[in-house]
Amino acid sequence: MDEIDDDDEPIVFKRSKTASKQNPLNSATKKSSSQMHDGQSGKQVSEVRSSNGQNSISQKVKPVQSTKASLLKSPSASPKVSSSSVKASPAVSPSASPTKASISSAKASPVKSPVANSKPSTSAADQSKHSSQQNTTSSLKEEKQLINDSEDSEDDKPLISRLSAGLSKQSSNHADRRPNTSSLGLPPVQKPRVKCEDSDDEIPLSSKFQLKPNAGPSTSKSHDFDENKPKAPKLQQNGSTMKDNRIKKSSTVLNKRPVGEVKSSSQSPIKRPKLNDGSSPIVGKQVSVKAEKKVNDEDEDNVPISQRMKNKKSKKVVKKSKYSKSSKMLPGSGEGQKWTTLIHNGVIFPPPYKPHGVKMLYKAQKVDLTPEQEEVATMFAVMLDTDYMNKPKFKENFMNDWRKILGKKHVIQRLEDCDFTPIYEWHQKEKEKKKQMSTEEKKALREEKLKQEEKYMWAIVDGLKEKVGNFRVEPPGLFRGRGEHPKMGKLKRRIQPRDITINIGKDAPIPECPIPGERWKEIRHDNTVTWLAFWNDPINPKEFKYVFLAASSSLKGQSDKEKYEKSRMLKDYIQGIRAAYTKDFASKDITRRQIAVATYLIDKLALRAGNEKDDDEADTVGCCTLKVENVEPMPPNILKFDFLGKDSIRYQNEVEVELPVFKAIQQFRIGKSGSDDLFDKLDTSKLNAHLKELMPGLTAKVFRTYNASTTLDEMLNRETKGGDVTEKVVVYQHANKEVAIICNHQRTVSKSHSTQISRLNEKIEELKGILDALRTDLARAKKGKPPLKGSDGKPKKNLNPEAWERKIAQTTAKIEKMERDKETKEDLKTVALGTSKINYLDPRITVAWCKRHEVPIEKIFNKSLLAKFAWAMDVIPSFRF
DNA sequence: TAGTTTACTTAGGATCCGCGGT
DNA sequence: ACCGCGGATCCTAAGTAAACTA
Repeated sequence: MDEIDDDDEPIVFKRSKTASKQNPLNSATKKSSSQMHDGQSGKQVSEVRSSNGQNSISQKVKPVQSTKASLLKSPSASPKVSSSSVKASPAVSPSASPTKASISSAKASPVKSPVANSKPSTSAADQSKHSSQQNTTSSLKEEKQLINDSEDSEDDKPLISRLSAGLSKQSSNHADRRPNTSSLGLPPVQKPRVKCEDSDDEIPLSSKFQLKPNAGPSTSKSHDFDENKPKAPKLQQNGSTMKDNRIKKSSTVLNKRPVGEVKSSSQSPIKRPKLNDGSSPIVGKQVSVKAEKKVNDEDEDNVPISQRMKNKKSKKVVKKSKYSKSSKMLPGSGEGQKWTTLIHNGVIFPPPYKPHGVKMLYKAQKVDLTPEQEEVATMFAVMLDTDYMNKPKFKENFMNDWRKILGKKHVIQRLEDCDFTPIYEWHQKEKEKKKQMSTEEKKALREEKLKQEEKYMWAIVDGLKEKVGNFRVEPPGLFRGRGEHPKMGKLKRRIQPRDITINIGKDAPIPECPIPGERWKEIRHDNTVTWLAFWNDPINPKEFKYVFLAASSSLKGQSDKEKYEKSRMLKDYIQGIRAAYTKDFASKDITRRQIAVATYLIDKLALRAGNEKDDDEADTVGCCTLKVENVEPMPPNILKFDFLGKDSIRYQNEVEVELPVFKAIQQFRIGKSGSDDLFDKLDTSKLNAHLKELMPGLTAKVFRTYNASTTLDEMLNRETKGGDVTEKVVVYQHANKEVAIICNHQRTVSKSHSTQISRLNEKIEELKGILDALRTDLARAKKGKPPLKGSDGKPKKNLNPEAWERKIAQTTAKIEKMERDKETKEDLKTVALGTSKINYLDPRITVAWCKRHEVPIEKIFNKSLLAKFAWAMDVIPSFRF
């Protein structure tokens, strides 16, 4: 077979060139290095990861040759990127190509990816790299025009139009929060952060794509929502019209580097337990997916709802059994039982505080502090360059707790008179020192730490070794609440063994308490829960902090799978549910009407349920807790949302809704003040209780998962056309982004964002200058004149017109690529793609799509996602959510 | 309440990339 | 052409806060 052998291959699902290799799902990875954003470089390939062939069940794919061939480059049409890239290689033959890196890595890593099947596709790497180039080009043309427009100006076109053309749903989101910086009065010291606030920032995510409906051509699609799918078309909101320059299709930016490298696999401490090795994760294999056929009952539309439901129900039942089977296969699980045997070593504590002796100043005088006092002062000093310094609440809470430790009569009385600078600087120096350590020293330290922690990293659950998630007890510090949290700045005291309750199998040895002279608070043997340990949260004593298994464990994987199965079940009920709530928009019963409208919003906008919150928590809302002031009706039928959701992320969106909904909202607002609950007859338990009547296990959050996964599945299937791997990855990212926008997953703009953009602009300008010169030279060459001297005064080689044309094409391509990269960067600066990938997108959609389109799964999932989604790797290629 | 899932930020390692030296 | 180097970027993985739900 392949020379290289599976180990190195990427897990591509592609069919291999050789028939022999079938596709194993997992094969090794490699990533192609290709696509970098900058188009120029071709990076070398990277590594590979091995896979074991064990599970390769999957289907084999049919050989596709065409693809491959094409992949290999297609220079002609496209200008190849920069010369530099060239070296990387287009020329390489596929087979040959495993780069050295890959090879070496391969051997290095014995570990195989969990999933793995091996499929060797040798060329994957090559392909990808080629592809990148190629796709660049190809994509270019498509986008090219767009780009031009956008150029730098902001585009006037609504994002929407750009992006989601097709989607009808839209939601938007966006937030603006951006924290940052400034240091409190204290000297900011070295790093002043830059905040970039450009204008764009302010645009809500949602707006980004929402616009589309209107924007453009729009209208045509307006009906979008009518039907059953509620997704709303969004109106635009542009609130800001700023410029966003985003490209419609994202460019390749994302994948720049190959993901899973070998190295990690082999060396990482984490790797899979040997126990399991070989066998695939438990969960995974068992059930394989049912292929789903989707039932559509579209016809039922005319049937009365009640009946429909019934039908569904029955259907569901059937299904359920199916599902259930899958879900609980774990050995031993019975009623609520989560495990049969559980062995672990407890938790590890942070090292005791080491006093540094650096004196802070109080009214310009050095102050002596006890180690305990100094520890807390240091916690604060270290945060001088954070935005918390601008929050009075933070400082007040800190001072209150610190004062308790200082004692009533301490010299230090007022925070305003404190100068923590010496400690801050000491800390910066320590950081610097650490950074300066040689790589070997760092490595030694790491290994040392690893050695100490190793025993805590694993647990043995029902005989299988599983990774533990958070086995390190949280160290003391100042509470960093998000948003305007009333408790920010409070001291989070050190947790002791006597605070910790351990949960472990009855026959397992009780972990010894790591701190001499201390003992655990309690030992339990509760197999109906999955936690290994917990302690009361020092900030909120009524709450707890738990130690669970890692996401890659089969326990978590199983529940993850169940979550997606439940969401898929919603597909069969959704029409009936929509019809039911639509009917209730006009119900005489106010509660019923509120439930209907709330359900509609959750369904259409993917809002969270919205539990009640206490006064000692940040003031954020979800659907059930929306206030009158958060939803403004704008006739004729637009609702303008503006509120702080989870993590105090702002949600802003203007959505066109069905008239009855609009009217109902107006009516719910009557007689209330802005801060009153919009849905006064509702709370999450009532809502969920109602939902549960519609479908077993249905809760508000299921709609989010459903919406997200459905969107991904539809977009992937609608928008994946031919093209090389890189282009396909772009399609994926585009879909991923759409989901992130729907779910309002945001991130703060990085401090260096604006700098990076301007740097890109400079490069682009530079290239444009070169381009002009090339054009001049071309014109001269055509007339038989020699080229002008370069700006540096050196004469250039006399080339024939064709050669100049080629150079022009190359440069143009480079410019276009950079423009696209810039757009994408701008476009994604406030959008977080990761959250939806980790929590909302059924991995089987991704895996099946990768198999169908021969995209190496590593292009989409990094190492930890591969581990987390091990249960989904053997899905059949035809799987549809 | 207790238990579990979802979320964003950050630390730090991995890469990229230009540059001078060999 | 190859290597080492340092700064800029990219990305993963850790950390833990903040939701949701049984």
